[in-house]
Amino acid sequence: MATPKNTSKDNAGGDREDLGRLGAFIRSQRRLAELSQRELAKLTDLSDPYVSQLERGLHEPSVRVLKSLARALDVRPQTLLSYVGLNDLGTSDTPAGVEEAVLADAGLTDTQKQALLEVYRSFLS
Amino acid sequence: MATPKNTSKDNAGGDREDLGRLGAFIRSQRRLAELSQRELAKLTDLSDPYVSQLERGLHEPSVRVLKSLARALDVRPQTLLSYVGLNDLGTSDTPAGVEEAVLADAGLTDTQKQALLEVYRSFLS
DNA sequence: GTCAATTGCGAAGTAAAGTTCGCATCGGCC
DNA sequence: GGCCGATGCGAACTTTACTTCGCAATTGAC
Repeated sequence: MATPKNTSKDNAGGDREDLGRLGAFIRSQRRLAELSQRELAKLTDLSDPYVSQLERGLHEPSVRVLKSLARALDVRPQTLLSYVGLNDLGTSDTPAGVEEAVLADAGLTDTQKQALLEVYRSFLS
Repeated sequence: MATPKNTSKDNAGGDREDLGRLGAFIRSQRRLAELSQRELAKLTDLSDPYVSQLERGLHEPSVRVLKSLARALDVRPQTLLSYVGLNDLGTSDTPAGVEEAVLADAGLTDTQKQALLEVYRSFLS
């Protein structure tokens, strides 16, 4: 930590202990699917030593990797994300179903989504 | 993009185009909050050149960074994740819909809601 | 027994995420 | 004019994610 700015604790960052739990979960799910590390690596387009390292909690995988793992292990991406600490965090009072609803709408093109959101945000300000 | 624009290709990996969208979103949200890059950097415990790079879509941020950004910009983490492509898989419980979300939004006046929905419906046709 | 194939992991490397420092430009203020 | 602080970004660096290669310990076939 290059910033000794801890005037308050504010542990918003990822916790190292979470990585261990994520790794344990990945390992158990892999075994449940009767896969070897190499097989899972091939499914997820990763290297097998990296799968090994992930299972032992040595790294915090990127969202790209998490997504790929979720698909291969047949769990929801949210489940993996929760281990990295992204499903709590109350988000104060932004009710904002609008943002997500717009983004999730399959009937809109990306440009249209962007335009809609821009209007929406301008209203909020 | 979080949209099922998937014609044929398996879009499991990260898409570089998404990064541009994410960056644009971060930038617009930051400006909406009347923050400079340096201020946002301080809020998120990041460096300001990195914020700059993110806004221009040069990097795919880690979940730790996404989480921190979501908190500082007062948006839901899911919203940012959707830009990186992590909400269109699994999760069949897609949220209610744009119409309901707009109507339920407490930050909008009735006239604004009406205007938004008009734009939305025009896009659909 | 030995051989081949498979499993999990350590070590050293490459690529990408993230930082520190500094430059150039845009205001305001005198 | 010149000076100041603030803003956004480029370049070089450190740190971390991720790969390539290889080794030791199984397992099973012969």
